[in-house]
Amino acid sequence: MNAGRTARERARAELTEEIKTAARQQLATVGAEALSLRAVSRELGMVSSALYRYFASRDELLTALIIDAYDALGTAAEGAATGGDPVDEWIAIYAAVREWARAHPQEYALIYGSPISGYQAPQTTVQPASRVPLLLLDLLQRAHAAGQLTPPADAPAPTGALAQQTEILVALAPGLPPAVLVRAIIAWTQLFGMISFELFGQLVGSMDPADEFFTSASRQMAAFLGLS
Amino acid sequence: MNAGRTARERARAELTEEIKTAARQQLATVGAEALSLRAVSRELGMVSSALYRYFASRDELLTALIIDAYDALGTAAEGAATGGDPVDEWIAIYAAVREWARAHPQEYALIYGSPISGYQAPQTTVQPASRVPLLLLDLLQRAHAAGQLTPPADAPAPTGALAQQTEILVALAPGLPPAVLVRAIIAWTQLFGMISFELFGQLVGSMDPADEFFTSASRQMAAFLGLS
DNA sequence: TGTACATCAGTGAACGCGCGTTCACTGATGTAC
DNA sequence: TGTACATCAGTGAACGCGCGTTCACTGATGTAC
Repeated sequence: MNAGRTARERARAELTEEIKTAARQQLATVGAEALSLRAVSRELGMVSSALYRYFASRDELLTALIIDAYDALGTAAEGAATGGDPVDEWIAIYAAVREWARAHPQEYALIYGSPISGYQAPQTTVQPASRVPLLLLDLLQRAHAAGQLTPPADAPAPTGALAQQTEILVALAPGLPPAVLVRAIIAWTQLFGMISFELFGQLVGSMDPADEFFTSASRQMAAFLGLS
Repeated sequence: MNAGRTARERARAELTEEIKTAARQQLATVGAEALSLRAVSRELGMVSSALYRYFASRDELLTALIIDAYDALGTAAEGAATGGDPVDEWIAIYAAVREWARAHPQEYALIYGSPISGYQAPQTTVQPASRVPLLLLDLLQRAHAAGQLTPPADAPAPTGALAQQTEILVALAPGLPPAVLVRAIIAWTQLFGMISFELFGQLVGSMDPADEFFTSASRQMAAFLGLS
């Protein structure tokens, strides 16, 4: 396992993880904006300047946390993709995404909440960020191939600029009808809008607690896409 | 207009507005978390302690900004409610909400983005926050009364806890079928999910620019609700 | 296997900033007689 | 209309904090011969 790694390398890898863990705890109590290198170093019993041996700047630490969050969410969602009945699988993925978000609200806010002022996410976050949408596209594609996705009759085929944008998605999920791909993006925005509303308190007074609403919405979105 | 108001009262009202305007500018460049009373006071050429004659604390200033933001959005949305064809009106409201959000991204983030750490929104924000959802419900109710809302056959009637929660909404919009009310909340979360994704950069690489996608989504959501 | 040198982790002090909030105060505005 | 007193806006100093980042340094770990 650790073959070929010197003690120094192992220590470095471990401490990098410890720093991220402490930072995640910080995040959970104080939010991304207020995340402070000095507080993290205090938590670890180090001097603040020592962190600079591991992360070149606060922004770099944030980037690492963002990538980890996308990856954790991606892993959770992929774990729910059972490959069974497409509708059940669709609902299970929704539930897994929601569960992860509820368990890690500040990490969710880090990736799907307001942008952090002064911070620009680098290209390296793009691939981890795409895991959930790609997973959903993959499910749709498999269902379509298995004859378990019938594009609803009232789903309008995109035209003009929208049709062009949809082409990009067709490349990612060949075979899927453009009308379904547009609906997939609608469903995707609905999923995260619903989770954000739940976590950020907008559903208080109507659909909070959101369990049953969430399940109903996932099922209706599956139907909206033509899954059966 | 200013009858009965002393010079002091007028000056007070004006300065309160000036403080909020300066704070909104701050907000636009630096975000809600980093909004600082001292920076606002500097902008106005006052000493920082002077602001405490107008707002008891930073949180109170934030609350004022939040209420103003909800009200500005509410006014923008209500201005788009023409009372004409329900589908057109639905799409126009969506467009007005989006336009306001794009024109005031940081104010949008203030009310629909990540919660501000250490800040708890007071009850006074609830009523302004409800203007857009109430406007949408009102539209649906009017359309229903005019026979221009036909609940889609595949819209499932809510059961169990969801049915109970829907009862609260029936009280706000009597006559609307429960199945439509659940779909209304789905559409509402979709709308704000879509706007957040656009503003926060999640659509980059697929549906950005989002104009055509947005229009298609509003239209499809109108159909989803049974508007015609 | 042992020694000399290079690499690297962590220290502690410092730079140059920022913040919210309190408090005693001055001087202008408003009010009651 | 004029004066005495009360109210209030704004000042400036202070309290007690916080932050990210740099830099010269010590001492431990790793590497080449």
